[in-house]
Amino acid sequence: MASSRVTLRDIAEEVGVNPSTVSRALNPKTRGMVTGEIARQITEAADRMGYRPNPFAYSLRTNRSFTVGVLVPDLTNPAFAPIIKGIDNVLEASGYSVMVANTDNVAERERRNVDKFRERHVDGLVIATARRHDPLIDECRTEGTPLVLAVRKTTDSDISSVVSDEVTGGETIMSHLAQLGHRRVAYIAGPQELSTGFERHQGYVRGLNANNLEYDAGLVEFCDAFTEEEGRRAASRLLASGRDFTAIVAANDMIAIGIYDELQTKGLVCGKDISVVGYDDMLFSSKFDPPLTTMHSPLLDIGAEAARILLEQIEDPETPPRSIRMTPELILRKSTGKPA
Amino acid sequence: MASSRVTLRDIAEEVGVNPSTVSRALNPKTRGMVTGEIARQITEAADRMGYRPNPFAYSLRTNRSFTVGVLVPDLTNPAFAPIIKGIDNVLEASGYSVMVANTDNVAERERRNVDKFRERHVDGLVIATARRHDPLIDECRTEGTPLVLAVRKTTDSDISSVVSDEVTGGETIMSHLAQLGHRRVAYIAGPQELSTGFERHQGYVRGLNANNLEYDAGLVEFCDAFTEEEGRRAASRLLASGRDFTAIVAANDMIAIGIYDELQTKGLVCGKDISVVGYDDMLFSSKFDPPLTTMHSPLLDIGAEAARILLEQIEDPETPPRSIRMTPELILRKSTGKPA
DNA sequence: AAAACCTGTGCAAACGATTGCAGAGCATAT
DNA sequence: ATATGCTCTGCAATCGTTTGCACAGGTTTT
Repeated sequence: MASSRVTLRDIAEEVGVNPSTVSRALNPKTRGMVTGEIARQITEAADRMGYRPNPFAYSLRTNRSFTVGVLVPDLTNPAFAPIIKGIDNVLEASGYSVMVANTDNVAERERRNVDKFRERHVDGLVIATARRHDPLIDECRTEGTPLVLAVRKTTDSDISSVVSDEVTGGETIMSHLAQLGHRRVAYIAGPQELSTGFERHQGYVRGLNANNLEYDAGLVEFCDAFTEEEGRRAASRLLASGRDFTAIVAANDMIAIGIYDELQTKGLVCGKDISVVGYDDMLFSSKFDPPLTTMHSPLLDIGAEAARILLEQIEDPETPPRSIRMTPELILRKSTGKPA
Repeated sequence: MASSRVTLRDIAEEVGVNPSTVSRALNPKTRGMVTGEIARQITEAADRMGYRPNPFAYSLRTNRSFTVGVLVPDLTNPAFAPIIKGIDNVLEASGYSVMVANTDNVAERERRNVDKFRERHVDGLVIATARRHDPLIDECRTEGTPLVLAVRKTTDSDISSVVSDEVTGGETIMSHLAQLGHRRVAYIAGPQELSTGFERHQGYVRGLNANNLEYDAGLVEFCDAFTEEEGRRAASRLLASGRDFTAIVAANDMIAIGIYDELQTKGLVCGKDISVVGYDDMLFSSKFDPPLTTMHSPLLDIGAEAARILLEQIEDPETPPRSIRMTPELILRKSTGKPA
């Protein structure tokens, strides 16, 4: 508070030039317009006096905020935190600040936060809350703010996104299981309105075909959310159905945990009586009992890539949308084994 | 982009008054200055035209940004994510935006981000990276920006902070162990330059006294960081020392996980051969093998409380600093039992 | 030698709000 | 009737930048 900030005007007076000259000297893009010696004096005075540009004035004039907004369903969900970290890492290096908002999966909160971000004139948005059909995203798109989806995409292919290759991932899981000798493997799917839920399920189906296993509708249960509780309930329904199967693949690790819970209460031992595989390789999935075999999604990289695409888009708004599919990797642990 | 934003001037023209009148009518604090009917027309026009104040102009004039900066060592650490979430929850409700920065525990990155936040004129800071003696914090304090420490505090009592009651927590743990019959319990301490590390260790010592157990320097090992790897190494040293003990208490859950690792490689079974207790009750600590007995820190609430104090401080900078100590709660699980 | 062109600088107008001050209009007090 | 006060509105300055334009001085072209 004490130190009233130094402004362009102060420097101008110090050096004996007009503020506009100072502005030009300090801006790399316009620096060429001013005589070398004068520019030197100006930059020297600027450091000496501890000049820091006022971001509000800058933004007011230019409409650039060097700020980006990030929307996630849940900050504490270990499947999302790494994404933010990845984003923050690359954006910080480019001088941007990251604003986060937690939406708890409620559409109204998503909308409210997007509005807030827009009001604040963020330079771009990365959104990890997208549904496959998402009116909010459509709006953002037409609105013109640079935008990239992370980890989830919409059916509209004209929006940048970075995800992991869910269907191939799903197929690989099935091949692993088939190779172990499993013939009847159940699937607990995630919400189908999310691309992750939808495509992973697709991967399961393709994986069945690829391994000459037949599809049995009775072996798949759907969850309304990627949560432990939903996973537990779905597993319970599956077990209650009386159908036989030797493995369950979960649409993500949270659901897998729910399956663990249910197996345990039913006295089944996971990895022996029944194999379980997850998806994401989230934090601590190697610490569960038993350690979970799962598909590793490179979440940190996904965040970083998303940030890079966003930067491209911000630098040059004419850049066409770009989408990336990262390839996941199967991590073998103790929750899968030969069928009992 | 298409829709050029509507400004105060636009509304003024529409209604046929001066922009300053519009400003007054729209600001709750000054609304009383303008005739009811005119105010009504103005607000009506404002909604109709979809007026959104320009935050840059506002901030430039008033020096308020409705933005706060949050500094954490690691976004993906389950001990910090909930704090941010707590902060975000209350701040969002008050119209603030939250900027986060990940510092990975490197001092230079902390400083850089604090500088960035200051340049951006955040209205306040919540810092979860503070060391007990922290020059950076001292600076912030004299600087005058409202500031509250979360989860860690400095020795300077004149700064607002919200933490959990670490020493009482430590004592409670010891009583639990003593009650089970443990007489020789080892301690793996966190970094002593962090208040959490320091005070939890203090709690251990007091807990020994309170239960008539004697302090044995050979039974305590120190970690340089609250990490799994450090925990494992400390446990390894402890085991190698040849001393006997029936329980180990860890300065936090991450360290406890490291202890788990080491016990396992040594073929010891946790909860039977040796008891282990953690601290924080971070996400999934109930899913480990065995489920971890640990002290629950109300992290979400800590974040929320920190945000509330910060708001107080922002509203009225004269508000004296306020510190809160939340009380933690022991969660009994399977990693503790009667001594072997 | 006049015309044409650079190059570097200053002037002043934005950007969109807030706010001290002045003054218009009207009511009340003297 | 004049003075005094109060309530409401407008004027204009301000916050700290960026940037189009004008222009001075010098260099090159014809």
